[in-house]
Amino acid sequence: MSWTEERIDKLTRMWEGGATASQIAEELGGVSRNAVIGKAHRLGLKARPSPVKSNDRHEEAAPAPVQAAPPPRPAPVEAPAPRAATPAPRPAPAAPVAPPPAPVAAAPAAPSGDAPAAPPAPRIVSVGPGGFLRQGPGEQQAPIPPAPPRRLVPAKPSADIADKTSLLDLNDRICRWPMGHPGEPDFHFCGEKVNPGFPYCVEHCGRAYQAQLPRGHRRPPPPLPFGNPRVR
DNA sequence: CCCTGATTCGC
DNA sequence: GCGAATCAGG
Repeated sequence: MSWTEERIDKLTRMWEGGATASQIAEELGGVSRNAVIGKAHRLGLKARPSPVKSNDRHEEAAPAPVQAAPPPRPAPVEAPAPRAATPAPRPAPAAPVAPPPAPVAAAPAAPSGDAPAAPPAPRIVSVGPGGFLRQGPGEQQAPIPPAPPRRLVPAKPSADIADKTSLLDLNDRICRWPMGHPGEPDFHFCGEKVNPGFPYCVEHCGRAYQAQLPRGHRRPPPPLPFGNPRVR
């Protein structure tokens, strides 16, 4: 797999949206999590809360906040800890961790007046199939107020099938040959009086039960009860 | 163990 | 430029 324009774009959006490297890799397909991370860094879009970050590992220990000449790293002399019994307290980490708190979509406030508030970047919580970005509860649209109470009326079947035989009308005395397709508004059953001993009327029994004719004398098969396979 | 991101380094 | 291997924290 190569990093095409679209794939890079998707990677960027998802990465900035907060999706994990694994999610991105899975979504893109054909690449590993490492590949995603490596590409993201190569693209320059890193800086995300990392479980391993905030620890000055092999990072040149953050020198003095000012520039000037960063003094060569002093030899990490292990304190000779005279006290044998007392565990020496670890020196406090030089650099306190991340500064800015997450600007959760707080109060948009400031209706108007001065500066048009910059649209706060939506905090994406997860990424769905196709790369669309799901948003967190904070960004969700306000719930739609419930409709005013109404008097409930019994559902009335549409006029089309009002006089048709519905599923509920079936019993062992009426023909249950289906007419139309299930799920369609006018789907119903034959409703004729049944051929005694059979679930269908005489006419539909003739369709349902056909004598096996010798080869070469068979009639073309009748249409299937539900019609031909439907095209979707 | 699983997950995560960061980094390294041979290709 | 790429990504597997590796590291390291949660």
